[in-house]
Amino acid sequence: MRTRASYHHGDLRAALVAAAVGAARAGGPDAVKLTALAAEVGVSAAAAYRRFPDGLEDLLRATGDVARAELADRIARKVAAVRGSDPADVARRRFRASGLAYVEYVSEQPGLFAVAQRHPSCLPPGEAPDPHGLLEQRLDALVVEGLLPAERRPLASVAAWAAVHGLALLLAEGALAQLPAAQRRQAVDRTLDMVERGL
Amino acid sequence: MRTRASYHHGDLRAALVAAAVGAARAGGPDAVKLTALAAEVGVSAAAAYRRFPDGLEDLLRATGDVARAELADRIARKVAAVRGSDPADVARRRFRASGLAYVEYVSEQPGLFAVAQRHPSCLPPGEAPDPHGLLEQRLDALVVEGLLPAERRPLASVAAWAAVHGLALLLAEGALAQLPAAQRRQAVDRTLDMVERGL
DNA sequence: TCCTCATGTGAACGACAGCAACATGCCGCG
DNA sequence: CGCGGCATGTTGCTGTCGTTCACATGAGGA
Repeated sequence: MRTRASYHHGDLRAALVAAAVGAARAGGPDAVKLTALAAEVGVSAAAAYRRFPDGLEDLLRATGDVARAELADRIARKVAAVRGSDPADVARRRFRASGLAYVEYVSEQPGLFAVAQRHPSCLPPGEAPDPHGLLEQRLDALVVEGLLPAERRPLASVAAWAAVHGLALLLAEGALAQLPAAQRRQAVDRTLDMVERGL
Repeated sequence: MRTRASYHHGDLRAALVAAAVGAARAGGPDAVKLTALAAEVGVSAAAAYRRFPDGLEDLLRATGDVARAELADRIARKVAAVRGSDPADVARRRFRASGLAYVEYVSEQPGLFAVAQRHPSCLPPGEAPDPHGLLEQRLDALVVEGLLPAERRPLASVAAWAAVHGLALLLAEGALAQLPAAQRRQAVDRTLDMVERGL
C-alpha cells in the first residue's frame, strides 16, 4: 500500500473496494456511495469509473465478492475445526458447523452480507467464492456415512440452504433481530435439529 | 374516489400508497421515489410530507403493510380452501398450504415483498396484518391432531418460518431465481417434506 | 527525448430527499 | 352571512449523489 500522494493512486480499485466494504459493514448496501467513497480515498468521483465502468453496480458486485469470500472462509474454518474419531459423528457435526457458521457470519455482518445477496458476482465462475459448494460437500459426506439416504440427496442442498439462509436473515435483519442471545441460540439449535431430522 | 381536480386532493395518502405499491411491484423498494410518485399522483413533492412526516421511510412502511396484508390474505385463503373429512390430514395439508402460499406470494410479488421485509409496520400491533400468526395457528392444529409432539412445539414456528422464508427468497430474488418451473415445484416439495419430517 | 495511453481532474446535468416560506380554500364561529 | 384559522398544497431552495464529457497529467516504452 503506497501512502505517497502522487497523481496516480497505485491501487485505486482495491482502495475503493476496501472503503466500500467498510461502508457496507457499517450501514448496508445503501451506505455504499460512489461519490463519497471516491472522496474518502482521495480521488475524484470520475476516476472511479475507470476501474468500475458500470459505476456503483460494479463496485457493489466487487464488494459482494468480498463478503462471499469471507463467508466461505468462515464456513471452511469452522468445519475444519471439527475433529473426532467417529467419522459419522464428525460428518454430522461438520454439517451442523457449516450451518452455524453461516448464521454467525450473517448475524455479525448483516450489512455486508446484504450486499452479497443483492448483487451477483462479477468474477468468472471458476474464481468466484462459493459458499454453496461447501454445503454440497457436507451433504455428500452425510451420504457417505449413511446419515442421509441417497434417494434424498437430490435437492437436499436446496432445503438445507433455505432453512439456514432464512434463519440467518430473520435473526440478522428480520423479525427475530431483537431476540436475546440465549433465545437466539435456541432458535438456531431448533432449526438445525429440524434440518437434521428432516433432510 | 374523487376524480375532481380541486386544490385539495381528497385522499392523497391512499393515492400515494397505491402509487408506491405499483412502483414496488414493478421495481422493488428502490423504485419507490417520493418525488416521482407525488408527481404521478398530480401533487407536489412537499405535499407528500404532510401525510408522511418521516418522508420516504413512512411511505415505505405503509407500502410494506399493504404487502403484509396481501400475504396474510393469500395464506388465509389457501388454508381455508383445504377441506376434507380426516381432521389430521386436513391439519397436515393446511400446514403445507400455508407454506406454499408464502412461497407463491413472494415469487409473484418479489418487489413488494422486499419492501415489507426492509421496512417494519407503521401500524399499532393490534391492527397490523400478521402472516406469522397464521403459521402459529397451523402449528397449534398439528399439535391438536398429534402430528407434532407438544415438547417440540416451542420454537417450531421459528424453524418452519425460516425454512419457508429462506426458500421463498432464494426462489424469488436469490440464487434459485432462474430455476425452471418444474424444478421450482420440486424444490418447494422437497423443502416442505423436510420441514414436515423434521419439525 | 518524445509520444502515447492509462489514469485522474473539473465541470456539468439530472434525479432525488428534505426543508422553509408562502398560498389557498374549507369549515365553523360570531 | 361574513370572516378568520388551520389543514392542505405550492414554489423554490439546498445538498447529495450517479453519471458523463472534455481535458490534463505523467509513467514507461520506442
